[in-house]
Amino acid sequence: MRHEPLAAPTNMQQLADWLKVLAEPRRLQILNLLMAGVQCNCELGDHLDMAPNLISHHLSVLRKAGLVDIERDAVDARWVYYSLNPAALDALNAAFGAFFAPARIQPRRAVCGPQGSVIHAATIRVTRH
Amino acid sequence: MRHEPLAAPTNMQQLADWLKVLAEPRRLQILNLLMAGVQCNCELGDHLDMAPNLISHHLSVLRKAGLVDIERDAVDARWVYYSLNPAALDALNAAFGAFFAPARIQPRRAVCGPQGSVIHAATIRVTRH
DNA sequence: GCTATAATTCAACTATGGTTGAACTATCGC
DNA sequence: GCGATAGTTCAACCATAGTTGAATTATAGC
Repeated sequence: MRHEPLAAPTNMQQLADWLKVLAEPRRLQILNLLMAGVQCNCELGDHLDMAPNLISHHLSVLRKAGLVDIERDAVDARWVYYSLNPAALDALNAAFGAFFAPARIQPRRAVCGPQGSVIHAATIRVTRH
Repeated sequence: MRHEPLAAPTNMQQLADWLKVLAEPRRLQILNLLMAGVQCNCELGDHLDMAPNLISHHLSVLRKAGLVDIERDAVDARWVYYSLNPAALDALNAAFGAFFAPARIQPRRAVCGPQGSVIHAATIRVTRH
């Protein structure tokens, strides 16, 4: 059986990586707080009732994914402020929208199934088994 | 420190559940094929080089998440056709777009940090590095 | 120098969940 | 009935990754 490769969004792998980063409730909560303007480790921990090292870990994951930027306080360098990367957020929205766009849904390709099945000849598209 | 609870999208939990389902490369590939019109277990396995029981498992996860519908062949009930649930896909896009909308990003709330720090009322900005 | 603070890093533990192969169910053709 | 086919379910294995607490780094204040 030979099937030509079906087209996939070029950034599908990156989307998968992003989704893996986002598919974590606490990271979603952190992102939610970052969007609301909360930006230091201590206050994130205060809101989410999490140990600072856990916050640090999840922020590190988000930062490696390029979604979050880091900045130290100019007056007291012990404080670290995290912020969303707007460009990455745009890219994320674009990748997600491109992949899950309803317009991408195509009618069934009757490759499998018995002869003379539910699918009529008029709706069949290319390829043989 | 007292912090009033920050508003979160009402469907945040459902979004988290969906993301957990989507954050799996093989499931993304399956969804990609379903969008392209491939809809039976055997051909999915052919494209992805996966055992049918694995396909079955991942399709089950997608189905429990409401993203995929199931239908048996009218002529030969042994064949099963999977299809995307357009309504669920719309809801997914809506939930994702609502959460990650760039418009939701707010400037930093200077709750933490030293007194008289970098953040002044007049110089608040969306911090970038 | 010393102590306190903000945050990170590290190693160990743990749990969720993907993978595997076999057994099983259901249907079709004979 | 029988055997073949499409797909599912099951139990076991295993790897990834979140969690935990302690140690560590870096900075500020004295």
